[in-house]
Amino acid sequence: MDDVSEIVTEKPRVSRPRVMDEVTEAIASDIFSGRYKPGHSLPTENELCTAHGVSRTVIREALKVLAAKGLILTRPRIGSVVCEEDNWNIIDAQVLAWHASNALGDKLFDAILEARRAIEPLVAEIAASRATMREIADLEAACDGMANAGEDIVVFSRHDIAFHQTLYAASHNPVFRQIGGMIDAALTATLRATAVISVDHRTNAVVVHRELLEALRMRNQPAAREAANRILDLAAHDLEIAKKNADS
Amino acid sequence: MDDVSEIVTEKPRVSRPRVMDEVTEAIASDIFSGRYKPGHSLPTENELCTAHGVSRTVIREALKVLAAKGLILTRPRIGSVVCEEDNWNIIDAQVLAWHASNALGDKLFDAILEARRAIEPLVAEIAASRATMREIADLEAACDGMANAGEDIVVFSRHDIAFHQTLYAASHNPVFRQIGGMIDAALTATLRATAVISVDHRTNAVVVHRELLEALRMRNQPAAREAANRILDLAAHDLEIAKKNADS
DNA sequence: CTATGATGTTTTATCATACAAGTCAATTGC
DNA sequence: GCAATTGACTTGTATGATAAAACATCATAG
Repeated sequence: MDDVSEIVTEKPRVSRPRVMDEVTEAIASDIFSGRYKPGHSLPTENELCTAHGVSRTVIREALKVLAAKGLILTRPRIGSVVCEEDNWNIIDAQVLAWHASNALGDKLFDAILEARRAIEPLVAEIAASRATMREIADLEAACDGMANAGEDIVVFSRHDIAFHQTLYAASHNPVFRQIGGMIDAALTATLRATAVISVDHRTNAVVVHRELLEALRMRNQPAAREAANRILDLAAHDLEIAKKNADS
Repeated sequence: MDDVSEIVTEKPRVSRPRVMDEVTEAIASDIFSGRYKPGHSLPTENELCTAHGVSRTVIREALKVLAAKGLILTRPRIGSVVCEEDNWNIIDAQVLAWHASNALGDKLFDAILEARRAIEPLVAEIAASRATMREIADLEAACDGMANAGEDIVVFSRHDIAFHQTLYAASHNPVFRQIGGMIDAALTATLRATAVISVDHRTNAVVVHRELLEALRMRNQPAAREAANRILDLAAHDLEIAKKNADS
């Protein structure tokens, strides 16, 4: 029969990280950290090669990605200059993740929260008239997941994020959906920083999420808007906690 | 006094278009046109090389850009598969321009208009409390430019777009500013399709834009919101005209 | 001395080739 | 029949070379 002793070849679900992606993130990190400031030039491609110990092929493809996301602008003989922050593609989950991991995102998170205050109630209102049964079921599953997460903050966050993702998708508007994707990335970063949220706070969160869910189910647009506003009140509170934690 | 020339070409040089950019747009166009559908694979890199008559370096960098914008996903041995439309980075001026040039954007423009209806009044409200003197002056210049454009629809559009760009920037929120950039790209495409707008319609547009400008100057937030809504009513009308023109 | 234009230099843009690594499909051995 | 091995194909990375772009320099004419 079979001897299990040698069956250890786990399928590498995730293959070895691509060199090019690591280099891209490294250079992006150097930009967000302020090592390379807007208006200034990056080192030449050859210098970046030796600095990161990779071939020029990798460096060039990494720079192309950064250029595609509006972080740099490269021209012959000039090199790659860092763009002004206004041109950065911050509504991009990857860019936001890079940005957030460099922990200079306080102002950015405030801006995102302000944008959410403007957009999310309207998204909820629209979703109340367009959400499919399937989407409502997904939202309910997310609420249940939040309620049953217990002490596991990671599970709680995952369902919280899934809730918002589904909510934005339920607007059936690709623009809102994409903005929702960015919100997700921001929430992920925020909640990672938050780490600890009091239990009663989380139960409150579940309550208001369920209120929004019920409003969608009843196709009650004003109620959906109100519930979204209450969720944002809690989110603002979370952000304050995250900031205080980051300070200490 | 550096207004030396009457012609203000933003492009510093007319350097020969980069091969890689052309290939990127060509492949993107093939995706938007439906030649390569979501879920299906692109040809192999070598096939793309011969198809476009360029080296594999160019193809690879083009694919990296498309991947960075969420259009494709490439894996070893598998090749590049077109992502679902949900993953496309439509809040990206370049992507939107590619998309619009393929003229299958009716639904997309509707979605963008809906998003504007949700966002723009709030942006105007926020801008009313934060706009700097400089920004207000820029808005006034844009209004003047619209009023003095006469029959030149191109000049009119440019100032119209500049107005909205400045408005979103005046919110001093990077998220709104970026959304504004996408709105600009959408407006550019819409107005290009519109081609002809009646004169009295344009004078109406100038009037409502000036109303918004005055509201910002007076720091009157409710008035700014109202004026933004009126601008959007006109924009909706423009979009209808553009659609009818496209049909015929 | 200044303006102009030729020339040079540095850096990116593109090409060509080679090899390594990942992944699916067929094949083989039991 | 089934699992492991092998093979073939495609992308990932490396290397070197040439072309083209844009700034720097300097010589020269006025």
